[in-house]
Amino acid sequence: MTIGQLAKAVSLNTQTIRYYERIGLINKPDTNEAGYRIYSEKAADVLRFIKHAKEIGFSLRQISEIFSLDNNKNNTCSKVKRLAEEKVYEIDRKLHSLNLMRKELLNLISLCEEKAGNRKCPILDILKIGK
Amino acid sequence: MTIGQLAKAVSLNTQTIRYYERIGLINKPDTNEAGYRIYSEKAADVLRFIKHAKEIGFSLRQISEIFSLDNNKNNTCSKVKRLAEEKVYEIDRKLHSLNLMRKELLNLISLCEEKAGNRKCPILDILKIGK
DNA sequence: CTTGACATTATACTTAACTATAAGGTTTAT
DNA sequence: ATAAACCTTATAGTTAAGTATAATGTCAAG
Repeated sequence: MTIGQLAKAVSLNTQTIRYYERIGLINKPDTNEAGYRIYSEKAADVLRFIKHAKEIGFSLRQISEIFSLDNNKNNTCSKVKRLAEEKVYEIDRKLHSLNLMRKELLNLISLCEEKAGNRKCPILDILKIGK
Repeated sequence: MTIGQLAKAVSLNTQTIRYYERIGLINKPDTNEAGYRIYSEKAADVLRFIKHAKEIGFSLRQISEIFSLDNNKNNTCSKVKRLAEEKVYEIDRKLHSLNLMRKELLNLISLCEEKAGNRKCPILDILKIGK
């Protein structure tokens, strides 16, 4: 697979893939005689993993951290596990915050409905946003 | 309140507050004779609102958008309401995403526990990280 | 056999959201 | 009255995560 094909396969653009290589997030692949990067399916899996991890809120640095845990050393599993647990904790905090905000917003919306036709906006009043 | 006192009150640093002013997210406050910015409690409320909104994933631009709805124009209320509804929708998407990840992570963690004592990490195996 | 779509490297630009520095003025505490 | 701890503006630097550009090389199709 050339870089363009890989990029298409995982829905990233080529510069992004080269960027990941540059920062050491992914390994340099083998190249053909012309110097073109040639990737295997495994590379696509790695990139899909990166995308996935990013989607759920891991930074490239954190992903790198996971990659750098050397599978041959002891404690790797517990390290990865600890990282996953930290992430769950982080997610829980976000969920809590989001639920609060959601409640607040719904409350404001219902106020808006009560006072329909009113020229002044109760949402802005309540949030005390005067800017 | 001077900028330093405000900064302390809301746990932001002074440069950040000036930065928010510079990008038009918050209003320029009145100044005293010496040219020092003097803030009211309301300013602190606004900053707390900003922090709150940021924590749950709103960008400064989005927050600005909420603020920029002018209270004096017609339809403001319905505009603000629509925005609030959009935000609720956005929050719901985030909640969904976060819940999915949480489930996945817990699943991985439990795999880790099953195989406790194992030298190889099941999380890494499953995610097919070879780098 | 050349045109267009790819690939290469190197460098520079972008955006968001700060954070730091310089050069100076003001207030407070001793 | 002087030093520390504030404040001011203006400008520059930082980090993350790309994205764009230039100058050049390669390959496949008509």
